[in-house]
Amino acid sequence: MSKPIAKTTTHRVRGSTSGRPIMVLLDLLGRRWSLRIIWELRGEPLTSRALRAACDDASPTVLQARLSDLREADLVEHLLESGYRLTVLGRELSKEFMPLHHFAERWSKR
Amino acid sequence: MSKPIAKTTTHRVRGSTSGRPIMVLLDLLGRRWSLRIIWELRGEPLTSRALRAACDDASPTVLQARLSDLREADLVEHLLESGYRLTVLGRELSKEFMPLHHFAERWSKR
DNA sequence: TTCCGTGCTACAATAAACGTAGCAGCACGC
DNA sequence: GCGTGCTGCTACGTTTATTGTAGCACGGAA
Repeated sequence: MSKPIAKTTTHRVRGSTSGRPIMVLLDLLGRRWSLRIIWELRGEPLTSRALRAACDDASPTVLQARLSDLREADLVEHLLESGYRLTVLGRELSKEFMPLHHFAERWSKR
Repeated sequence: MSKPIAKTTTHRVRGSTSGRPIMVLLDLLGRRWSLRIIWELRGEPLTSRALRAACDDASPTVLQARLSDLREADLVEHLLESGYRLTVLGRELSKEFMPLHHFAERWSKR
């Protein structure tokens, strides 16, 4: 959000002038609550308020902003009936993150 | 940072009142440039300036702060001879992230 | 109608990140 | 000695992101 600023066809690119997918992704996931939201949505869909509760009562402002980012990135979608959930793509990403849980346990015992 | 604020024995915990390792980890990795730094250090060690260049000339202020966080978390270490590199633990974490690269490619083609 | 729960927004305050500049330390060649 | 260039790192003023609290409009049920 500063710097030369680059764009791709579909995304503003903040932390990267290259627009390389991995950089765009790392930038998106590096925004606060992104990882946490994906983590909390790994199971059942959650309503915005349930998600907020799961996310330690984070401010609805950021949460909405992040949900908006993640929806734009096709990682999260909103269902009228049940709330927010991961898309197929989001679920794929979430699978990559599952081992993080085990790593975190090991890491905390360092 | 705000919120009730919790502490574990070794870490301030920002995004979590629980102190559960996964939450602490997600919080750490959710800070700007954390993921990118780990990504850029996946190969050879880099000097602080080389890392900064690799990270799109991010401000040295944040980079130092993040390096400090990551060093405190035993994910990154500093070598007098060659600069910064991932620790054994950091390298383990980095392995978890490698598939992200392939995911990012798929994701960008959505 | 009233009562909830939903998704979402306003707004002022605080904290994080940015960009630029520059420091001290150390090794080199001269 | 003296400059040159590299290292890690910091100061500081500005901009941006995030926070916390409050509250909106909408829809469904009672």
